[in-house]
Amino acid sequence: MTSRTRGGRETGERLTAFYDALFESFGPQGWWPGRTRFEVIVGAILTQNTSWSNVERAIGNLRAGRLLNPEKLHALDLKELSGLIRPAGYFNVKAGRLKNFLDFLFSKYGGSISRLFNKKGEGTRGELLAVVGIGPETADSILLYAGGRPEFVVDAYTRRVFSRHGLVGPVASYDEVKSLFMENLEPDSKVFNEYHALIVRVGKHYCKPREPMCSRCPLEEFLS
DNA sequence: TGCCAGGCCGGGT
DNA sequence: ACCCGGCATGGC
Repeated sequence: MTSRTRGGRETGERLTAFYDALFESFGPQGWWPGRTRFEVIVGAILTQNTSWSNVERAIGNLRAGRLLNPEKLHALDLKELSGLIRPAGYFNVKAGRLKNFLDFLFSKYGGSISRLFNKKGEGTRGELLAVVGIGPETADSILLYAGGRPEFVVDAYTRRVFSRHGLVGPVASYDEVKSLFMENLEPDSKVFNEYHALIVRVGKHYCKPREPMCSRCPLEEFLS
């Protein structure tokens, strides 16, 4: 198999070694936990600054109402939508954000997720970012996990884990952190998928906000 | 009990 | 170009 690294050899090999150690410890994570691409997109918006267990309840409400498709959700009353997604928190804000995405999907792609992702080129990310309520992490999550595009997803865990290992600064911007991966790994959506999920996994269990360093963490051997 | 969770927006400096 | 308050539920 070909190397997963590119660009600067040092950094690329280090990132690959991290990935291998994490995969060795935890195995494949099976992300994203959604039955359809549309459900993945809904989940990506609902999980903003929110634990996944809360999102599952909200998704469950939508599924119980057979509303987990673009047509039904687009037609749904805003107040009813916010009531159904209440368990996900920020429900008024997120109901509006879901509506914003659906308005965009119907006005530009006739409500078709396939058409959204079939259009090739770089334009899709910019279009998603233009939707009010979709920022860089949500856009990249949608592109990677719903669209299969090789966009590396950066989140709070990514920052914490990799700044503790000195690979990024503690206050680096989203695009700076993303570049670390995009410029040093081959663009492989399968690897990006697992890598992000593994970062979340190790971050949850071994890299907590207050505790200065991880102990018994699979990445402990890489600390200097 | 307080802190954290798979962020983002809008207004202010 | 940053900085900050607001948004809100559920788990530990």
